[in-house]
Amino acid sequence: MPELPEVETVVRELNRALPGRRVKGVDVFRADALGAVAPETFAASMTGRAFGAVGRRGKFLLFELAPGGFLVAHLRMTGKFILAGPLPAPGAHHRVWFRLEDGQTLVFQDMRCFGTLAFVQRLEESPPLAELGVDPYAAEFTQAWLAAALKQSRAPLKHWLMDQHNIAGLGNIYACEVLFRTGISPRRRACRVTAEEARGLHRSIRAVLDQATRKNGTTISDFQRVDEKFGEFQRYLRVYGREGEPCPACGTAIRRIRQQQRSTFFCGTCQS
DNA sequence: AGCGGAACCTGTCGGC
DNA sequence: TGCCGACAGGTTCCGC
Repeated sequence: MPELPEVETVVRELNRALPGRRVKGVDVFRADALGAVAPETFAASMTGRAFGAVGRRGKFLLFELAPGGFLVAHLRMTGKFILAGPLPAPGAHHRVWFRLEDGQTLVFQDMRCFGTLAFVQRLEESPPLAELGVDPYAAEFTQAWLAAALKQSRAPLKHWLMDQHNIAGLGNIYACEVLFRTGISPRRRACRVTAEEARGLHRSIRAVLDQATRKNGTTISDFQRVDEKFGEFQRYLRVYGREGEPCPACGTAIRRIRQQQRSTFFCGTCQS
């Protein structure tokens, strides 16, 4: 489901509601998200801790806890956090309830059970975080860094953009949109991007993510915000999901191809 | 290093 | 109506 703008939207909403609330108990209805960790172990780690600031690194949600520790969550395709009342109606896809002392319940729901939840004492203990590339909003994400990093890889540019070891946060939708706005083919090898194109790519990445975040992300089928409202960026998508429709710039029919088992949407005329 | 394929799991949609 | 395959915003692992 979510890429950086959707995760950022969830982070902002959780930050408005969650800090200061203490976990009274944890109910695990389905433990897939916990990996090899036993539900009782996870519940014991979380119970009695209070939520602090909520942050984000790439597509990972980081919940600061007091006294000490972090909840590290990844929503993958269909994970959601919903803040509900004291006795939520049990949903078919509810996986974990964090019952809070003030009577509210933080619900983690996940239809496809790909999402992950982990308690760690220190963020350095989380292997997936250590592997992440640069966040597009980090200071290190500069035009110069991008131009140099692209030179190192012969992978198709769209694949490179989606690889979280390079840049952490772009997924299928925004990779397609960024490439369209930069006028580069998704099939171009990363190392064949010129320095000038890299500058344009850098601008487009920031611009697309900024705009999508302002619109609270993209809801195609099932992204939902904490308050169960939807994102609005789907109205601004120029190529994603628009196979056969005219390119907004030149009118050529938008094409769809498969790359790395994923659909790529692009304009064969505007992008080369 | 790159790439195809399969896997994790569930739901929806379109075609026959 | 029903079955079947394709597809879905993500990530990882395996083999060539």
